[in-house]
Amino acid sequence: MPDAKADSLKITKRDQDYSRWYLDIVDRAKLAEDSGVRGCMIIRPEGFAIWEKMQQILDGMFKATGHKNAYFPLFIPVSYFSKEAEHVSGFAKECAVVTHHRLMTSETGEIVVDPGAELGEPLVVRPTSETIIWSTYRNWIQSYRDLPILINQWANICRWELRTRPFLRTTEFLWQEGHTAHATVEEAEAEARQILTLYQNFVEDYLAIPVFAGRKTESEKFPGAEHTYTIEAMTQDLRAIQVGTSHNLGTTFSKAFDVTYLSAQGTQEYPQATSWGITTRLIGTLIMVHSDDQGFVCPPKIAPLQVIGVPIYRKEADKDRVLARFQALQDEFSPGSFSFDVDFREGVSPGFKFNDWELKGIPLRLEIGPRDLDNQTAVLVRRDTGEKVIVQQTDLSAQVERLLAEIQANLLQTAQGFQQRNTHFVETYDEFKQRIEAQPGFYVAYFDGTSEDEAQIKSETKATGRCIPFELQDPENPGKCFYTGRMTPRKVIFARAY
RNA sequence: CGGGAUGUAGCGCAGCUUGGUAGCGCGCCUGCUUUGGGAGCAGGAUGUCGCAGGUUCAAAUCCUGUCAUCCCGACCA
Repeated sequence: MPDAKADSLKITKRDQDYSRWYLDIVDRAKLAEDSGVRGCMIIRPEGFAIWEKMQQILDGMFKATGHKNAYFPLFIPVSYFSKEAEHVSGFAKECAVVTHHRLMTSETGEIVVDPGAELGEPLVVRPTSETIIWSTYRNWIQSYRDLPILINQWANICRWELRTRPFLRTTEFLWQEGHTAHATVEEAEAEARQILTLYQNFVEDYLAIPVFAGRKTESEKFPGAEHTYTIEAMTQDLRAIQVGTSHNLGTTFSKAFDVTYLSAQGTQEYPQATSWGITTRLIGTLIMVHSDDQGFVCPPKIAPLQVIGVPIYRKEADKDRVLARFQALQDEFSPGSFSFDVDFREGVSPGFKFNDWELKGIPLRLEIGPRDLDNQTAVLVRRDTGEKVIVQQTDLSAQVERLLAEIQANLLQTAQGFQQRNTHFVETYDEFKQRIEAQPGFYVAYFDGTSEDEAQIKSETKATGRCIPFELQDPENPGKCFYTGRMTPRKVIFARAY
């Protein structure tokens, strides 16, 4: 039935159209036709469950490293932005601004904005919270004893981007943003690096997405930061995507908001700042890294549902005993070990259910039919490889756990292999231009050029410097910059990016 | 915001050139038969043809405007 397949299968890596890269876990938000709101997304329960699981794990990691959650206002007075020149110029072009606080009924009976209810000062819907948080830290920080401040907030963000893509760049998105204040440069730097490592561990261990961790080049730095650190992943269409970021902000914001503390030596000092974030873009990255032609493949550790049971029966008598076995299994599996649900739907064939759950990415399928009951066996089917494993029912729980761990490991390994195969070293700019055109991917090169050089490279190749990866740096062995020809120890990954 | 394309049933699309009562597939509802890899047959319901103007006896179809979506840029997590 090729037609049925093409209709229900909303994701395949063969499709050129980007919009095919998301599952039926989102809806395009259809707001008022002439509202001019673009790039909004409704996340369905299936998709949101993944985000909730990410939140739960990350939040545990933040708490374990001494961070606490707080919440700051959505609306930021526009004057706060103007206090830091670089920061405001970085975000000015993508801000939603609230100017009124009341509606009224016009003479023609339409609901319109009440012109008499104009705000004294326009409010910016936060594109990021550095400004409002540092205006608050001014009151929180007096003494070195008040430091460090280690705050995280789970929030929504609005950035009026010129171009949106489902999950990867939506006008509104969910994220967490950490904002810390420290007494010393060293402490702030350690914090920024610690969080980057935390992100890398989370993304690799739980999402099975390999990343390059490193520093951003000057032109890709966060507006207002001293250094920006990043983790960069590779999607199956060979583009780079930044999935996590951590900034050492230095004293940019403490100076802009006039935050000082009294040191132990009795001097007034500016605290050092960091900020860091991870967003719902991770859901899109997960899809674009792990999907195959059957649909989504969810790594077990992040899957809201890990095992789906599909009862197999033909005759009424078989049905009763098969269903009874599945009901018993729901009690037998210990609650903490793995999540398990049974597809008891009637009127749809097992084959339909197989495809349905594969599309949703459930890591492991458990089938039991009359034959299995007679033999005391069960069939486990892996989502990643499609392999069918027949196991004894007495051994079921242990085998499920074993296979879930194997799937998790295999997904990371597969993605690592893919990333390695598509990461190349180039010596000259001509070689780079020719190769990235023929075969996109990550290209590592010695590079010591300026922001202007990077801009020129981008306009010629569409590729940008993604990061200066820690793991590839080797100061003992400098090489010739592929662009300027000067000797440099610095290696940079160039790629086309989302 | 510049270039290109597209808006018709829940989803995917045809119809537009050459104006004349709104179509197909999937899904949905009912019934029977099916069910270890996307079931079959029979019957049924579902539409301001994106929106607003205009031309016309008559507009999904022609014209103008507008909004949104997708692709390619610039911007960005």
